[in-house]
Amino acid sequence: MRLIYHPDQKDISLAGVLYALGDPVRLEIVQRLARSGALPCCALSGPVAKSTLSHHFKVLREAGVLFCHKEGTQHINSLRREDLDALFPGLLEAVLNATHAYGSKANAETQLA
Amino acid sequence: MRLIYHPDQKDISLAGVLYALGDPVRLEIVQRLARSGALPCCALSGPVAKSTLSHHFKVLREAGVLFCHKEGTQHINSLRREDLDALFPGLLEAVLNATHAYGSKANAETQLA
DNA sequence: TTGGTTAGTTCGATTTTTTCGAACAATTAA
DNA sequence: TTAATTGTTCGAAAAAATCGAACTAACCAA
Repeated sequence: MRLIYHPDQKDISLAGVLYALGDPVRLEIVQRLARSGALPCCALSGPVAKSTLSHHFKVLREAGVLFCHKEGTQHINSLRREDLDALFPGLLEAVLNATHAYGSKANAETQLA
Repeated sequence: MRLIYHPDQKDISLAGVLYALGDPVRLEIVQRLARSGALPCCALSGPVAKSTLSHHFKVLREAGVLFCHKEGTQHINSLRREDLDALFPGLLEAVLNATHAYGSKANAETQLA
């Protein structure tokens, strides 16, 4: 992969962001990123194959939810908080509060390690 | 269809709600319901087939986003605001504010009439 | 340089989901 | 009854998700 695509803020759509968040694995990725600030893909493992996890990060990135840059052999991901807050005020906060409150009863089959 | 399934509040998941909202047609249905209070499916028409629209309402209903009851030949739909606000405070508000602010540049191909 | 390790993407096949139009069912009204 | 309206269900076609295997890129160590 030569260059990593990120949409401009103006090209981020609400439906696209909600779609990206509307998957248990991707939602957990976002929750983790919110807590950790930044993470490489390899910090997560779980019930999904490596290629599927890579796909999930791509969906989140192309929807404008996260930013990704290379650092050595890793791809470091972080939330695009400022862009998301500017476009959809309160959305990310509501999602993260909810995931935090209900994270403990998340479906075990979607749990990432 | 004999009885119309609606999940209990406790069975509504954040990922499920976000998934349901993460489609342009369904997002617009929710936006309309928020403005109108209640609507039958037939109040909407657009680029999607009747059966597809029916499917979208089913997805929203089974995710816990809307409530549906029969009235004569129509199915009247309304948002489950109280349940959603109780489970995910601020989420619906953020989504509706965002859709309102950016509705004017929604993709024309997803526009419902 | 060579070889090995780690991190992640791409590819092809399989499975799942979405979409459509046609047919069907339920209710109302003439 | 017949027709009209509203919406669901069905089967097929199109689109998207998932997986494992193969691949690329960067790094490290001998």
